[in-house]
Amino acid sequence: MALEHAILVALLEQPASGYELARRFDRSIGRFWTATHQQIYRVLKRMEADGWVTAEQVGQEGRPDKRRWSAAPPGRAALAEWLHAPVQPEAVRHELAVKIRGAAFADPAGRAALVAEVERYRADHEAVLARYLAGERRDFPDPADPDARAALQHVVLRGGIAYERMVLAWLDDVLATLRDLDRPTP
Amino acid sequence: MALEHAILVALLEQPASGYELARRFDRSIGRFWTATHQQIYRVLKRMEADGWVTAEQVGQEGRPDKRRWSAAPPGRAALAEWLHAPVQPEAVRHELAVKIRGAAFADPAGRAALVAEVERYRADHEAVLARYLAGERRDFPDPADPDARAALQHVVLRGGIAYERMVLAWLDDVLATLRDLDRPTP
DNA sequence: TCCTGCTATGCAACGAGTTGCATAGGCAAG
DNA sequence: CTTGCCTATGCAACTCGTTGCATAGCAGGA
Repeated sequence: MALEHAILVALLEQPASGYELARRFDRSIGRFWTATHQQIYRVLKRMEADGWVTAEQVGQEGRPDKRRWSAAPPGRAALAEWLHAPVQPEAVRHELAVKIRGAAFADPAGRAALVAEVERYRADHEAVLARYLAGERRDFPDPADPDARAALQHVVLRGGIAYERMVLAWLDDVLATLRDLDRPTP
Repeated sequence: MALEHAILVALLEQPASGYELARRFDRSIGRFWTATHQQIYRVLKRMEADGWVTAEQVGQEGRPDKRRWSAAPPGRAALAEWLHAPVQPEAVRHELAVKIRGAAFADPAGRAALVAEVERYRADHEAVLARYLAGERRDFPDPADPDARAALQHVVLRGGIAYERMVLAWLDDVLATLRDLDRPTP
């Protein structure tokens, strides 16, 4: 289970409350590791019991108190150990690929609905790519990144950009293939 | 949950026993939808109760009997309905990306271990790509696919090929970045 | 001969992850 | 002024998915 480790990395990059972590997982981190606030609160509690993280109470005016979490030395040690462990092959769950193969057993109306859905899905990915590119211009304007942290965050972001570009090109291929199926043969 | 639908597509493409399904999920289908045999048996039972699939007992010489499952009309109807539903955004869980960002908080020895791990991971993906390309040459030698089913299977496979190529290029980028961190500055 | 591995199905227990709900004050729009 | 949204944390119940184990006959290698 790597949610613990994803949280450790996030807290080392910047201490945060559970709520803030959840929002960061919705934004940048969430692009390669998703988690709901429920999971994050539960795991933080377990990590606190294990001494991996420590909390500091922060009072705020006009809103509820929060607990700012930081990675503790045992957490850093656990992270270092985990970095040595083999990477598990990703468990792929690509719903769209299943639907595309399923379209072979649908009628033209069903395939038309799938085309519309793929177009919507494509627009989503186009928006994600635009967001990545804007983030890259904002956070990494200099091609030579100043420190290790920036260089590594940047290479992960480049991976996201490459992924989105690949998806967009593939979706064009998918749309052309789906449209060809119901085109009257000349 | 789309495991039901993935099984329906697999059974429409070719009726099979639970065991055979599990192996197909390990091979071709498993590249975009993973499932263990436990899950498959359990879900098949539920689908049978819902009337989505029917089983036919097949006796075999010298080995245990098996139950050959086929998609029933209610299953086909459920699949058609599902094709109209919006595609859920994929829940990404990319362990390697977490490790790469975590490498910012590791010492040079830890980063060296990660480099070795990335190289192993890269070799895995190179093997997957080779398997995809071999499968493409074997199953889709003709650029114009004969029927809808072949055309759609082919476009999904092309997606897998594009994904693996993108991953390999990105891993080269990752390796160069990681190696740069601990290179003595000139 | 024994050990390993393959086909074939399944139970039981556990851990991971989701969904719904609750609290509670503040802020902004209609 | 009321409805909805944002910050902030958390419980409870549920489903999904994994792991370990069991059965059982047969085939092949050490």
